[in-house]
Amino acid sequence: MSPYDPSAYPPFAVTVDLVVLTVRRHSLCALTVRRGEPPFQGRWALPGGFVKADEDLAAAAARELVEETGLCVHDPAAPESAGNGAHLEQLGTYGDPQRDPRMRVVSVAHLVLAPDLPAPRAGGDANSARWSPVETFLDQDGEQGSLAFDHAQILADGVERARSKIEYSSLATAFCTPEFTVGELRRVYEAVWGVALDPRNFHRKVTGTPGFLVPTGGTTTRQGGRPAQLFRAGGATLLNPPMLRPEV
Amino acid sequence: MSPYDPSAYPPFAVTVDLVVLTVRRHSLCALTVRRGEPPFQGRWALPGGFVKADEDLAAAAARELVEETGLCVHDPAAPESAGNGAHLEQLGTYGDPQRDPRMRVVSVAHLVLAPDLPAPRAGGDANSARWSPVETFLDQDGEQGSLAFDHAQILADGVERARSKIEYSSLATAFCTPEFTVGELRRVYEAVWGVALDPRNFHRKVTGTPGFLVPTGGTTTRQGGRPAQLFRAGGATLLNPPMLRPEV
DNA sequence: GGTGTTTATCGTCAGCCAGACGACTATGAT
DNA sequence: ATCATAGTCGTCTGGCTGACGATAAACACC
Repeated sequence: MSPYDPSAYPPFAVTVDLVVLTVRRHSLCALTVRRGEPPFQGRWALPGGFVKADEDLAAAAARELVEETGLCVHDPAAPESAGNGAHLEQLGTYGDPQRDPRMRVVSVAHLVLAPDLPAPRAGGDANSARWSPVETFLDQDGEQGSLAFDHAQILADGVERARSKIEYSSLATAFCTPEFTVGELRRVYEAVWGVALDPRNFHRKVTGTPGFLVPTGGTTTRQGGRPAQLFRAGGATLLNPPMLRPEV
Repeated sequence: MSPYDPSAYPPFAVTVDLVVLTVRRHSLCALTVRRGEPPFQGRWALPGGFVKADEDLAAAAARELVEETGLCVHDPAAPESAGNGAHLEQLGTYGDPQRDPRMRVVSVAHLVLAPDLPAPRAGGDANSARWSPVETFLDQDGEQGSLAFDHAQILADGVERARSKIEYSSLATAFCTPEFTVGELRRVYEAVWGVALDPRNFHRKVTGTPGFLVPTGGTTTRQGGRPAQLFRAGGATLLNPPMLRPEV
């Protein structure tokens, strides 16, 4: 590492951006906020903000999440909170010199997976934050409706991360309420992958994987039909063998 | 995103650090450089340096790689160079406020996978850069021989990324010369995972996966024994089903 | 020229697992 | 009572993996 020469290496602004995903009404949705000021004023963007001088990156992401959505992050160091709060992980860092027209900004994107929640709040302005199906931002090549900055790319990367990660980890349970049924978990996979899964094979797979699901003893009929067993997420985090995403 | 208030959000220095991995003499090795100045003067560290004012993150990583090792990066936009040059991808970003005692530094770590090469050069001082087996830095809990800053953690994350990525991608070929045999590829897997693999099952798996290997028609006896067919990396990047890492 | 060593490659067999799908169960709606 | 809905248990088959035997083609050595 070379000596620090401020004239040769001007300082950068560092931000965190959040890809907050949830499953609502059978579809994978992302949280976006409407920008109140230039650049991209009035356009939708990912929530995010500047990292404070003495703040860790993950802490900054967690703080922005609370500020913009009221969501709590699940702390891995506090296992008693398992099932409550959202999953947060670092996604990647975006530092194209032109990505922000105002100045050189390096943004550390984070991925948040949350269960379905009541409408988000954003600084009291309910109209400035909303959930939208991810296809809204992924499908179109045109400018219409696309996100500010390079946020469409960040969102696409976050969605792909989520899609691949539920294959080989138990992370899909982060989209569920603390207690959930096999069917609810299956609908999570179906929404995230955008495919239909065989209920019988799915049931066999998830109940047969040790440590994935822990029965709570209760049952529910909230989905209609025959009552279903309730489960909690088990301790296993890695699925081996993985859940296979069906071929296209 | 909030307005930029320089007093509330002091600027950060942004660096890139490189986890450069190769396979030499049956073991997974990482490139380290000896620090010539404080802090951690005389200690080994990952190669890296400051990102320039108008430089993309990946470009900064590629530049540092050339400067410190002479290695060329394989450009995905130039497929004719396939097989030559190293693979580079972003690994993760490390921004603990205390990670550098001098100032607030956010480091974007990158992972580089390279074929075995002649001894590295580092600014003309051959003694200040070297390959060491990754266990040198991963095994010990004590201070003795450990890397500067949080580089031991970054290296550990890079090694884990490499270990998991060769499971489901054809990235192991990045450790090989442009033309290689099935046995050479198997020894890459064995070195990266630190396990022994059955040569017959491995051969069946890699030659049976469409797009993984393309025979060049030539053969070689450079490993001794019966001549082996030479292959080039095929177009496939994702292996489905993956190579399974043996259980412990 | 044999003989042993090394590495590559082909085959066989059993077990596990996933996809396809039939059958039955337990609830609420009509 | 009947139907629709959703959950759960089984069966069968094909593909893939791990274990391992057998053969092939080079080299080293005597």
